[in-house]
Amino acid sequence: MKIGELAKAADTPVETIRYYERAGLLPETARTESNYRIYGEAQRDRLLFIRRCRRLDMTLDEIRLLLRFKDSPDENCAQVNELIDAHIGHVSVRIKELENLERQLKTLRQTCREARESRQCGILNGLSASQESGPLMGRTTTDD
Amino acid sequence: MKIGELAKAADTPVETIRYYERAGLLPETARTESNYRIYGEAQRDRLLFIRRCRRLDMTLDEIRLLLRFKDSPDENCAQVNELIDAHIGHVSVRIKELENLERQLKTLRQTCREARESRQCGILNGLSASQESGPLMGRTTTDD
DNA sequence: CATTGACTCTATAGCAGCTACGGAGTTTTT
DNA sequence: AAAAACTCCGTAGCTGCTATAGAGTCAATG
Repeated sequence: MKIGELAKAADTPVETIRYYERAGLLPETARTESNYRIYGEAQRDRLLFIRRCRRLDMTLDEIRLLLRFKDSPDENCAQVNELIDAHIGHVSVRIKELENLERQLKTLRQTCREARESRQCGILNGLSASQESGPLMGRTTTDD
Repeated sequence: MKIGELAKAADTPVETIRYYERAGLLPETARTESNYRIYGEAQRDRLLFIRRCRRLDMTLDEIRLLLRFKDSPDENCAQVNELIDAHIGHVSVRIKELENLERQLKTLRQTCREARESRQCGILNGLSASQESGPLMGRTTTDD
C-alpha cells in the first residue's frame, strides 16, 4: 500500500509517518519506480504498535526500545517490564503534581469570586508573590 | 540590579530572563553604558509573578493576558476569572486522562509479571494491537 | 598594570513530536 | 486532455526553554 492508504489504516497523518521514518522508528521502505513508498502488513502493524504506545504517552525513545525487543524475540524482556514500571512511575508522579496544582488553582480562584477592578482582583494579587511560603494559601483580598 | 542578580532574586536562569524579554513578557529594560540590562524592583516583581504562574503550569500566552490586566488595574477582571476557570478545566481533564493511562499501563503490566523471552512478553504482545477495542483490556498471554 | 576570572552581550541551534508549508512530479479520475 | 488527488523533498514553525559560540566588560588579584 502507498503512504496515504497506510495513513488511513493506522489513522495517522502522512507527515507523521514520514517523520517516524526519519526518526528511525519505521524502517526505510521499498519504493515504486516513481519513488513512492510502498508498505506491507508488517509495517502497518509496526505503525499501529507505535501509535498504541504513543497513546500511552510513551516517548519515541521508549518506543524505540520496545521495538528493539520486538525485533529480537529471543531476548529477555526484563527491560520492557522495567520501562513500563518507570513509565507508570512518571505518570503517577505527574498525576500528583497536577492534583496539587488543581488544589492551588481552586484556592486561588476563591480569592475572586466576582468580577471587579483588576487592582482588587484576588487572583492577580494572589499571584503577585510576596511571600513564597505556602502554596498560595495566604489569603489576601477576599470576597467575604 | 544586573541580570545575574535578578536571576538569583527570582531563582530563574539568566537565559530564561532574556527569553521572557524577547517573548514580550518582560519589557525591554534600561541599559548601562556598556549595554548591560538594569532592573528595578518592579521588574523583579513582574518576573516573580511570571514564575509563579509558570509553577501553576500556565502557558506564556495565559500569563501575557494576566499581565495585561495587572498593567491596567481599572479594567474589569472577569476575563482573569475565566482564564483561571479554563485553566482549572484543562488541568482536571489532564488528570483524568492520566488516571486512565495509569490504569491501562497497570493492566498491561500485569500481562508480564516475570522476565521471559520477548516473544512471550505479554506487554509487547499486548501492545501489538490486533483489536483496537477496549483500553488494552483484552488479555493475551498471562503469567497465571 | 596586566591578567585572570566572572559576568554580560548577541545570534544561533537544539530539544520533542509533530504540523504545515511550497514547489515539483505522478497517478487517477473525469 | 485536463483536472483533481496523491506523493515527493526540504524547510520552517510550534512551546518554553537550554546551550552553545564568540565577543565585550568589570572586579579582583599578582
